[in-house]
Amino acid sequence: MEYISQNVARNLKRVRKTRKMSLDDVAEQTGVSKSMLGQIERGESNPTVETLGKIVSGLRIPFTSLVNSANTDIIIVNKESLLPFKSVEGEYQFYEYFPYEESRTFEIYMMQIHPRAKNCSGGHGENTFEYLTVIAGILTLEAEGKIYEIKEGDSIRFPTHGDHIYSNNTDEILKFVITFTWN
Amino acid sequence: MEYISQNVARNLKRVRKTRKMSLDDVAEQTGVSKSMLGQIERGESNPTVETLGKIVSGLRIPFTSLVNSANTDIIIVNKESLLPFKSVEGEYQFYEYFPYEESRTFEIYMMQIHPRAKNCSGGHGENTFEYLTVIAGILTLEAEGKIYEIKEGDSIRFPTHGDHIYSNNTDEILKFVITFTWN
DNA sequence: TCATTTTGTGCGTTATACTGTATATTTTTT
DNA sequence: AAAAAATATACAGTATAACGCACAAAATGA
Repeated sequence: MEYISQNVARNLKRVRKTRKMSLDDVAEQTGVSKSMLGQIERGESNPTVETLGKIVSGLRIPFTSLVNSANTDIIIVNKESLLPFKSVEGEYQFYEYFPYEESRTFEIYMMQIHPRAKNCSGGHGENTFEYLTVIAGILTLEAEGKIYEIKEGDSIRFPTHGDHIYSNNTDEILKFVITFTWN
Repeated sequence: MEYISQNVARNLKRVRKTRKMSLDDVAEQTGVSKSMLGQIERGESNPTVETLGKIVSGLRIPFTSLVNSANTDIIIVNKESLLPFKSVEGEYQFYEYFPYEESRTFEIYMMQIHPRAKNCSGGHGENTFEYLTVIAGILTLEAEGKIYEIKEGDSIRFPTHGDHIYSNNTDEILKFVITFTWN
């Protein structure tokens, strides 16, 4: 209940308002109950794909217009409201700030590795790259058969067609931002 | 659980298979449980938008590629599996065979009106039209301030910017197919 | 052929999507 | 300002989405 549902909430409310329709009107036209529509607009519900289907079909709008974030919008991502996508307690946490979306050509993540821990990642396919910017600590990166040390404030770009390992060989926490891209 | 979920089912299975991934692989990459993915692929579940979000994001595919019916597909719509969208028992039933979808420029419905019953419809906006083909009975249509009688086998096209009324003034059931279009 | 591993399904539990009805809130009318 | 109407939220009940674990089925290897 935290990312796409909020897009749907804003988008649905926007189309309804610009069309000057009431919740009852939309309920009538889509076959989705008024209460559900209200909850969706308030971001209190995580609708099913069939419900979305009824809405887009009844309102005759493209699916993506509900689901995508209007790209004029300002988007604020709170780390708090963001549960780590991959996480091993006491080892590492991987946060998705701007994960894949069709309209973008890159993705932004944050990784946090605890002292003496590491994380191994498989390849991401041909012509994929990561840009790592270290915010705190020292990152030891193993990629393309070599080992790199990236210090706080530094940044690296490398191809990710092959396996790569992020490790924290220090006694302080390591944090870095990942921009992932392809082609 | 009946239309879009089936698209999702087929589409998800197709991408997974072409990528030669197991359910475990997809679960790992998306953060959606293996059992859920299995149910989705078997068309046994009606996933929420957040779950879909995790899938499209993890697999890096466009939202629409899950949701749309591959337009090479043959689509069979069973009346049985299709609960009437609008229905008043003993009066009329309105079935959505091919409702709005972005990739199409028309929609196809079927309407069934019981003896001596009628159905009133508001306007659908500028430059919208209906093509009605009567399959059984006699349709009495009121539109644009005039009254038309359409007999079994006949067809009519008329603009639907204004109110219109379908009535069955006979003692037999009335059935007709509606093709709705715009512009 | 039988073990071993890999991949998919079934099952019980919990959280919540969705509905209909009732209540609250806002807007409009008199 | 009060009454009436229109619109949005609250609530309670039911169905089911989503998960983790255990089992089954299929594929692989010895």
